[in-house]
Amino acid sequence: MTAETPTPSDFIRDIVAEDVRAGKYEQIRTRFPPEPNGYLHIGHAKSICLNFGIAREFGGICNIRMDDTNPTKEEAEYVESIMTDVRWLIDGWADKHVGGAPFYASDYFERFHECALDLVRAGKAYVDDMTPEETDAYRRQGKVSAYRDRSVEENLDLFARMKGGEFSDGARTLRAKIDMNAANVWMRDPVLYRIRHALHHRTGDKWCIYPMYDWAHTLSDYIEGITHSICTLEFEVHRPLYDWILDALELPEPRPHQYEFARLNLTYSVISKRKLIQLVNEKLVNGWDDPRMVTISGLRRRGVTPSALRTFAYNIGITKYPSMTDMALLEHTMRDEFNRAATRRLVVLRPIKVVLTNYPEGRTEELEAINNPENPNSGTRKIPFGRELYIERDDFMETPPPKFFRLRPGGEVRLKYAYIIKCDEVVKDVAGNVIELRCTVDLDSKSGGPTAGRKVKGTIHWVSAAHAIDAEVRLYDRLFTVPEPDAAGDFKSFINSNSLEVVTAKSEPALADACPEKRYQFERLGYFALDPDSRPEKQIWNRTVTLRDTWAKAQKT
RNA sequence: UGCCUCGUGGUGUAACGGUAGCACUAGAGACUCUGAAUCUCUCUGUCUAGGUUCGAAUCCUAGCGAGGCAGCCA
Repeated sequence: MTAETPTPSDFIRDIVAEDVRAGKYEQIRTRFPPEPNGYLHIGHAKSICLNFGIAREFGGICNIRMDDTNPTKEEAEYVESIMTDVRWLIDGWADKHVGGAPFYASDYFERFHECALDLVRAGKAYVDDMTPEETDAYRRQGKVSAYRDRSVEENLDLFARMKGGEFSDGARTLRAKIDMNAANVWMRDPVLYRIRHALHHRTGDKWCIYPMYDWAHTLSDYIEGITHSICTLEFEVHRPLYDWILDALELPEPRPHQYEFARLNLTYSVISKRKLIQLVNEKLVNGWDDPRMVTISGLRRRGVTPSALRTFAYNIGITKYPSMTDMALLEHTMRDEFNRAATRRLVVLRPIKVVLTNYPEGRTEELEAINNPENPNSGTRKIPFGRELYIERDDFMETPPPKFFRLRPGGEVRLKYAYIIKCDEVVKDVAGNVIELRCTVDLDSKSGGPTAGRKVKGTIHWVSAAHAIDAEVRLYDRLFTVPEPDAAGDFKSFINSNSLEVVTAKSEPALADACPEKRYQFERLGYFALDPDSRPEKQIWNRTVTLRDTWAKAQKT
């Protein structure tokens, strides 16, 4: 579970490497700047792995910074969840490269304000009295505001009164004086400050003017000595403004530079805070950490490991092409890691009883089973065997299709680590449901024994009825029924109503001392992890991912 | 509509003017006391048209297509 990925290579790392080679900066410094207005998702994980990965690979540091410049949307609750998720993802990997306690854009409000005053004094910003609607319309038309040419003194006075709380929300703004005819609309005198009489989660009521993203973000990067400010594609058109701000304030080198990469898209899921929050608020899932969610907390609860997520981030790469990654790649990444690391156990999800008619009543055997065939050091364990067993309902068919290797009337199958059995009789209830199979066991076929050589085509898992432990198992499937739920129409109409199935399973006794840190393979079924709500007296398991199942796949077609 | 960016198999990526490679997926087979894993093999690709060059996925031009931006959100 700790196998690390090789060093990635992509166009951003190429730039960083070149800057390092050229000695452009003393130390590489990146940052991860979430807005605390929601939970982190797998797209953020991509960004975290990029920014912390670069810090790690180039001997630099990466700052965690809450981009908290909009008090009406942000909450302290989110800060906490963000920190939990980031630490979980980077601990033991890049935690040595964290630039200290989390930073907050709001800690720089004073400095942002001073810079704004500098800008006004330099004649590069002005207070505008237009309404939001007017500002909008003028910007579209490239029309100059009537307030654009106010004197520095008047601007200083009005800006001070904005800060002093004299005006209502939206009454005035501070705007950069750039170029109302610029082809890039973000250069058409963008708003730097707006009035918001709102309580901020950290600064309280100290401020009633709040900086806009471009102003705050650029200056935060500069203040923190960020060298490479890496963001997603939608900020590409903001880059000229980013550079303009640094120029306009005549800030000395070294300056940060912005680079953009494509955000992650994943099939059968939605990755946007807006949509994730809808799923939570409309109770279409059970909270932010619902294991079907692609939030980091959801993935964690489902049983995905930080290293698997990092490997996934490595596998998808970094480009500027807005691609659609196949969920199958995430699943493959998990299977690949868990196959090597997971402890094997026998668990029957949907039990059907088997009685071995020729096996002595009251007799119990201890059979030896391998804990992990991929890892010889993991040793063996004992599994109890008796006259009454449970097998998987799917492993018996009364009238099976061709090439069905499991149990059928009159047919034989091997019980893993035990004996070959033959199905003699099918017992049904009045409704015609199969409730019990009466079988005979070939006592010469005991696994590991001298006469175990006889081959049958199928091997199935089982547990001893007398020793089985009941456990709740939550079986998850993809949350959406279509590969691109937000391609057309309402994504919520594509929710998979069968994305969660809860069963009471029968598990072998050795699973009783399972621990939450470990991953388990329930043989022939999938990889499972203990849910945080699990208790020793009643285990709750989450299926992280199924095993590949070519048989099931073949049956569908 | 304007501006910006991006186009390599079904998907995700590599090739930095010199043999289009890797991974996932799909299919076929071998092996198998997990229909898993492992191991073979196979299918499928440089958006189009010009140009530069001994040689172009790569450089240039045009076209086509896709995405992003046009909040007092980030």
